[in-house]
Amino acid sequence: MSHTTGVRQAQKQQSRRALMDAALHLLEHQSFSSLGMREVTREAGMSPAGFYRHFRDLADLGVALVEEALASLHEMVRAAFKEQGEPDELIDHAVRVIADHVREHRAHVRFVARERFGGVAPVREAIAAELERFTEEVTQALAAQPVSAGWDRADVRMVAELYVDHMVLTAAALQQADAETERQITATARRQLRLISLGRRHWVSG
Amino acid sequence: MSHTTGVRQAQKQQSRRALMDAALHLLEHQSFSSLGMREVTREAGMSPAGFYRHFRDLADLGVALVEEALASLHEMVRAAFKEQGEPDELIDHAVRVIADHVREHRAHVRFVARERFGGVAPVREAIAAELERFTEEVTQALAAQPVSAGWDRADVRMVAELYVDHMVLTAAALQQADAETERQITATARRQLRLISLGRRHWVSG
DNA sequence: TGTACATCAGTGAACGCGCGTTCACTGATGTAC
DNA sequence: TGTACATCAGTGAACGCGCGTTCACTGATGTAC
Repeated sequence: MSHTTGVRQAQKQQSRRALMDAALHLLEHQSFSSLGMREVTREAGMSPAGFYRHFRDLADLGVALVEEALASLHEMVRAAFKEQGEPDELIDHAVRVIADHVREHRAHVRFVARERFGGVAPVREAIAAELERFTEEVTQALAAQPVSAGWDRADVRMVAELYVDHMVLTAAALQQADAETERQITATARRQLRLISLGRRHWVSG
Repeated sequence: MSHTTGVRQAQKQQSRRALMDAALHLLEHQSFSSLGMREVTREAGMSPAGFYRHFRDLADLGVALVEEALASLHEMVRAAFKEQGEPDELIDHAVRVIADHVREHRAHVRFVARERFGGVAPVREAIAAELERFTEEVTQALAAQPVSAGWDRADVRMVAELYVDHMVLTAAALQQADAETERQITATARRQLRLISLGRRHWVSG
């Protein structure tokens, strides 16, 4: 390991990270469209001009943030669905996964919640595209469950959308909650998922 | 009617409207936190300094927009719930009311959807407070329905939250949809509401 | 009805400031021999 | 291993520009008599 090449590349990568982290940190108290690039470079401890070595403009950085944030959310969705067992256990597990995820990736969750319908088109569209990919994945996971036997694909997809929307909204609510509010939100989310689960069991598809 | 007093007051009111309309129009393509007050006065055909005759700052105007937007949403929620009849008819009616509302108040709906988790605290909090009032109202409407007989209040409230969130999310999706997408969204929304309705009928409260 | 004064919505000019972007540069890292 | 040149991430100064806010003002509307 004496022949250390790629030092320059590693340093560049580190600066890029610093810019993205600076933006995430600033986005705690403002939305993406009001972010300034001098503001971001200042927070990252870099000169304004340096920004252009990493991103064409702020929207470009925003899209990079979306990809990162939704990769971690993706992981969460997989974790929430992978368990097997009784419906109520699955639900408890899924809600716990969501709450843990929000605690560990608060900035990412806030960013996605805030910009999903936000004012910057490239960012909004990147989020929509990623959520669409999720919904397809959840649709396939649901289709494989016994309760979906004999269902129209459109009906399975409809349930998947309900679940994904519910997850994102629950995560968005948790993101700005204190400990006591978190308890209330997760308790409500569990009951809502049980009600939806009941609806699935009595649904007649077609 | 020859003695027309209050002309000055009426003109001031008109200017205030012009500022709010200008802001709503600009918010079609950006989010509130990136709005400038010179931008708003320019759009309204007023000099920058004139703004201060009507609002302390932009956040103040934002809160006024929230009150206006949610007053009309409030009206929508009432209309969506006032019908009586078979569940499926109720659902078809409610979805039609939402779609009509979005068509007639697109700018208001977009504003609420965008700023619900947006970056301007006073606006976000004003929206949260209004949605909380809705949810209480819907809770009472649901509690009065036969299907809720014997339910815990917390369970009724949980369903109310599910409905309000679903409504707002459906409205948000419709707000940025073309005619064909609108058809798909309303079709999906109807099915989702039927599934939730099924869940309610089989719920055992307590 | 007419007159003289008060109010106040909206103006236009001025201010200091931070913005995004460009440019020639510096110096550490990488490469060829 | 050592040397000479190439690359390129990050710098610092400069630019023109639009921002939010202030101020003394103008003139239409309102009020008192």
